[in-house]
Amino acid sequence: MADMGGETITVLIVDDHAVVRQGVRAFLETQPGLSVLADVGSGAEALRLAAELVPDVVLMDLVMPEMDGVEATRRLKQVSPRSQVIVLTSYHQDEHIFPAIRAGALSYLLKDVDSSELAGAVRKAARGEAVLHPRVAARVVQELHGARQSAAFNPFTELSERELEVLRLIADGASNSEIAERLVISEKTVKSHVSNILSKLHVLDRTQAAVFAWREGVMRRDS
Amino acid sequence: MADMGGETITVLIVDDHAVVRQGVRAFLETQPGLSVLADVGSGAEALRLAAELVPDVVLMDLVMPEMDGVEATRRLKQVSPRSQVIVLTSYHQDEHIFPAIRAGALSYLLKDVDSSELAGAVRKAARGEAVLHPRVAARVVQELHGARQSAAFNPFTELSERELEVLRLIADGASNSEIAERLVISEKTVKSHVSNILSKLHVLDRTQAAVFAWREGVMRRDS
DNA sequence: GGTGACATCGGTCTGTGGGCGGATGGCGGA
DNA sequence: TCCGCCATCCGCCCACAGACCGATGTCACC
Repeated sequence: MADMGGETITVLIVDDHAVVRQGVRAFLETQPGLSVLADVGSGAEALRLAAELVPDVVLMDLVMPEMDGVEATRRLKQVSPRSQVIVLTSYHQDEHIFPAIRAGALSYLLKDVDSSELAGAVRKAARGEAVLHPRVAARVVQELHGARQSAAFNPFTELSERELEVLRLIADGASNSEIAERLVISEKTVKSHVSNILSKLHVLDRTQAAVFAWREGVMRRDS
Repeated sequence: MADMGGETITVLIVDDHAVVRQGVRAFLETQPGLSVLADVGSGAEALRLAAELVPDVVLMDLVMPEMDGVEATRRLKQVSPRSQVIVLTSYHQDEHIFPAIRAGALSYLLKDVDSSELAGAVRKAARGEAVLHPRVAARVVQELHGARQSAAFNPFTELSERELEVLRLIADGASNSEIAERLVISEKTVKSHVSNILSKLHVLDRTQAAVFAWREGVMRRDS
């Protein structure tokens, strides 16, 4: 919270490869104003330490055995909400980017960033500013593009009228067969719509889609 | 809305058995102040007519071919919210009662009610007052019993602490295996909890449970 | 000491959900 | 005109969800 000016920014490094941890750590320690509290090799350790040390910034790898970075990020934001998470990974596919952001990551860097950028991202993160790797930024913008007014931070992509209709029914607890009955279409078609909705919203199943609809205000308590 | 004093109460009868329809109709027509607009044999017809005629009260059978009464009630309340639905059926099992009430039925009568009670229930319904058959009322009270403060019209039964914990995770979009991981218990145990939650909330699957949690305010948009 | 609610775990089974790979026709913009 | 989005439909397939059966230990309450 109070990292204005001269105060030290504390960092926690999470990566299952020791080489990466040590490399990043060695570099960050040369940076004035940055202090690496610890580097750990698993999400579980990260959670434990984050709860204890409450680092300003967490550098998080995504692909790790046992608990992946997305899950670790989600839970970390629960136990230590004020820690800012920077994803540092080599993947720039949608299936990594969007879940990570939705899990609460602030910034998303690819491992080919040069050192000064990394240090800059850490300092920015401590101030709550996000940094997206250009390639990632491109994807995010592309997703945002085509969305209508997008109050604040809406769905990432626009749903068609029909899809919205299906989403509302999902968010009302309807099964595929019920939706088919109500819309007077085949269940296969419903499944197609549902699949499209899931991928557009970047969620994994209908329950998450329903939650999304409620959280995002598509649904209201009085319907 | 404006059925004070002398105005006529309009009624729609929905039942797949012609005999029942005619019997009920014949009786209601002897009642002063009541006017039967129509009697229909299917949910689909009921929806069409209700949208057109906007009856004050709809007498709804539950068990019907094609669209059952619960589904018909749900959709009827969408197309004609001011119509009050009285369920008139011969079943008093939970699996009929609770879905019907949740679908928007106001009153729930068993077919052994005597005529004067039926007429009374119709008049009460027109004023927005509910009537539950004694046997049904007993079940509902029994369900409500043990519930804590139950602001307004809460869950029908109290969930245990652990179940609430699981419900929150469901309402966050978590799968059984994720829940198991997070709570550090086996997936079998999670399934047990989920099953108990579903039956206590009288819903059919996890998505409906999630919707319930959001609708009922267990979940908030900022978690 | 019994009784019941709760949390934990197990097995088996079935239906549904959802992915993947197609196909069609309509319709509007380049 | 051709292309791409949308809505509709089809089949195959497998993992998950949830029902139903069971069990254990703990704990509070009477």
